[in-house]
Formats: sequence, C-alpha cells, structure tokens
Amino acid sequence: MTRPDISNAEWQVMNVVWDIQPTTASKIIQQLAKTKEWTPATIRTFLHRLVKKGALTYEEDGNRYLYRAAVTRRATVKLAGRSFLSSVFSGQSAPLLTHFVKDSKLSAAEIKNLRALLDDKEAKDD
Amino acid sequence: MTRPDISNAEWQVMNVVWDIQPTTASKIIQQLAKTKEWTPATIRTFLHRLVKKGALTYEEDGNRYLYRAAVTRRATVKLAGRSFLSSVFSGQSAPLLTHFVKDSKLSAAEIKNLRALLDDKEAKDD
DNA sequence: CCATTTTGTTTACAACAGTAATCATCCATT
DNA sequence: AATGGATGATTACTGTTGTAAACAAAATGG
Repeated sequence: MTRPDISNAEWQVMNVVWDIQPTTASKIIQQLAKTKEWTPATIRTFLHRLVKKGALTYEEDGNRYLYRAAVTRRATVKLAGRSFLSSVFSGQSAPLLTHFVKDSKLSAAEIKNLRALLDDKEAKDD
Repeated sequence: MTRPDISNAEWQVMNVVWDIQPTTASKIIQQLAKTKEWTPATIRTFLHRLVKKGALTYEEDGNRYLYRAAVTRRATVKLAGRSFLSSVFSGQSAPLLTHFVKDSKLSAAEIKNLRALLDDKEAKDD
C-alpha cells in the first residue's frame, strides 16, 4: 500500500481517471488536451508515475492498457485536504472554512446546501 | 515581486514568522522545536530559501537578522487556496466546502459564524 | 508487405524540496 | 588574547516534479 502522494499535475490526471474509468491513455490524453498544454509524452509519464505510486492500476486490453484508480477519490481528497489544512491553516478548520467561503462564488442552492450541512453538524454535535 | 511558491515545510516557517514577526532565527527555531524534529541547520536553510523566494526579508540587528514576512499571510493563503482548489477540486468551491465541513469538527460558535458568513454572501448575491 | 501511427518503456534533465553538515565570522567570556 | 558558542553562508546529496524526447514493439492503412 504505497502512499499516494500525488503532485499537482498528477491530480489533473487522477481527476480524469476518476471521472471516466476504466479508460485508456489516449482517452485521458484527449480529455486533458481540453484544458492543458501537455504533450502526450508528458501525460504518459504521469500515468507511469501514478502506477508506480500505487494510485492507478491497469489491465491489458489488446495492445493498450485500461487504467483505473487504485485509490478512491474520497480517501485521496481527504488526505490531501488534511495536508493542506495542516500546512496552510496550521490544522485549524474554522479559519480554512471562513477563508474559502469568503473567497468563493456560491449559488443560492449551494449556500442552502451548506447551511443544511451545518445544521446537521450542529444537531449531531460532533 | 518573486512569486512565493512556498513548500509545505516552508509554510511552517512562514506561519511562525507571521505570528511573531519581526523575529530572529533562533526564536523561529525555538518555536518550531515545539512541533517539528528539524535541526537548526534545516530551519536556517528554509529561512535562506524563503528570503531568496522573496517571501521573507530581513534587517540586520547586530550580528543577527530580524526577519519579517515580505508577503501577507492573507495574499499567500489566497494563492495557496486557489492552487489547492484547482488541483484537488477542479476549481469547484462548493464540493471543497462540503468536504471540509464534513471532515471538520466545529464548535457551535464556529458554526454560527459560518452561517453568518453564508447569510452575508446570500444577501450580497455575489 | 511496408510505412506510418499508436502505445508503451526508458532515459533525460533542470528546478525544487527535505534534510543536513561544514565552514567562516563575530561576539562574549575566561 | 584565545576559545567556544552563536549566527549566517556555502555546499551536499537524494528524491520529486514538470516537461519531454527517444526508442521499441505492435497494429493498421494502403
């Protein structure tokens, strides 16, 4: 169970895989082409590294690979979130939330949703 | 205006400086000793790098330096937050907030505070 | 069948990051 | 004045990250 310690660039790749897995390198490359300037070679490097890190696995499918995530998005986000919280906010959640609420544009629906979550939290008192 | 691109370890140092600036290397080392296992040499390396990156400045004070932040915590947090948001949540604030609300322990007062912030946001409709 | 394209593997290389040790100074203390 | 600690500067070394090119093998189009 290698700890996935996923870099910024690698997150872009993981996000695509989580969205459309199982999938091939060329599909991933296609997706990323929409938003990034990376050459295919670069993306393939990331794929290799992610496999090596244990964040992706693959299965052979003819002459190509079908990639899938070896770690869940939820768990990986949680780890990255804690690391960020710890570095940037010294582990203090409330300032983090304050910051992001202030720095975000939120729709009425999203705000409502967050309120509901807060209500929930208060009710459970945890 | 060199872009401060502050690493995890360097954030620890910056957080101390923002808290107690202007201050000396040995004070910083003392503070960090409470939570980290770094040798003084390591911390001094970080100080040098942060100066080089333009995140810290110093003023000579006898034979030692008085360090102070050259960038505000607010601005630096904002940059780091956006980078994190972009990598881990593909730029989507609402999921980020949902995640952190769920993954945080919050006091009643903190919850109240966040609600107030949300109300504010809704009122201003931005 | 042969050339081209696709796909995966290996190698490259500079900058940054983590983690220090060593070296040179200067100040303070004996 | 000599020495030992504090302080800053320089050097070091490994691993990671961003960014790819080069190479090899397989498939595909003509």
